[in-house]
Amino acid sequence: MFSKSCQYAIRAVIYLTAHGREGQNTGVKEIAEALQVPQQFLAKILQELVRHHLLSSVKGPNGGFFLSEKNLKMSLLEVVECIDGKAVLTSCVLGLPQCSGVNPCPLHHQFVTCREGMREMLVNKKITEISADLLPQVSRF
Amino acid sequence: MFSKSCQYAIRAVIYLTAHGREGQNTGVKEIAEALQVPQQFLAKILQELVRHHLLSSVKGPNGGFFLSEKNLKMSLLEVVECIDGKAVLTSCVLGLPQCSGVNPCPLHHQFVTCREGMREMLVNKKITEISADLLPQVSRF
DNA sequence: GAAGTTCATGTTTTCAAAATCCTGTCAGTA
DNA sequence: TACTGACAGGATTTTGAAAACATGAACTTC
Ligand code: FES
Ligand code: FES
Repeated sequence: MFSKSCQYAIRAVIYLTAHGREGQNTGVKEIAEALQVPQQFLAKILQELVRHHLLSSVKGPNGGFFLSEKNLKMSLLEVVECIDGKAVLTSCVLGLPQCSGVNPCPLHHQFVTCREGMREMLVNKKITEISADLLPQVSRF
Repeated sequence: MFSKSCQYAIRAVIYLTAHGREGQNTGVKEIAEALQVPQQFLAKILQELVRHHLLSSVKGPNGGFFLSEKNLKMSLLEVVECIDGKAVLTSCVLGLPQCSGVNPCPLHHQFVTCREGMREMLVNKKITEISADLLPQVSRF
């Protein structure tokens, strides 16, 4: 469904909503260890999110990543589309070059229902809401 | 979502339900050309389906692949699970090692709904029913 | 302002999926 | 039997995601 990069990105963001202390930055090292994910690889992904203004960072000692007020308003959908591209939620389940109702593949009509449900989930799960859920699970392994 | 191998497999099976002439076998060449898919690679995939008795074949001149009465009763889910493994429809959307309600990730509850919808689709779409749909689209490219 | 910490970025390596190559096997035909 | 057409299957190459490596740039503290 989602690429590994994307899964790492989502888990990292969720981790930050749950464990990001107020006014205190969280380093890649801590996140990577908590999520049991390759640190250098995760760093690349977080940088991508920062470039797209979905995440904030500060350099230097006591630096790290954090979610600004603005960041907290974003949905997971934006994270997914940033890492995996918009196509993940618009492309044909059978890999056909175009996906639309005008020239649908045999599975199209039923598949779009699933896909929209997925989009729904990613949009409704505002980053800020997630911490309300049972959250230690992102770092489960 | 599904691997390329799996997409090819589904499209090939759908193609056979639509274009498989009665009592006449269809060669890999024809299928591969219709689907615009690498022939040798598709051959491998079809062989895998034959090994799992989801598809039938005969060797020699005028040989090829076809769907037996028994094959026609199978669902696309069996095709998917044969190629991509059962895990595709049971694994965690965030890539966590286990997926179940007892220790769910933050997206679990909403995700299982989508996933079950997907399974539903693959089970209900009996191979024999599909040809009723608008079918030339599998070979669109 | 020197040293150390942490994010940023470009390059390289690893690995598995995707694709190709090549030979074997079986069945039909003459 | 010999020949040909098609599937079967092992071995190899290609490709791209995933991961690791190495270096640079910004910031803090002393
Ligand atoms: S055309 Fe295949 S899912 Fe839309
Ligand atoms: S635990 Fe993540 S989807 Fe079930």
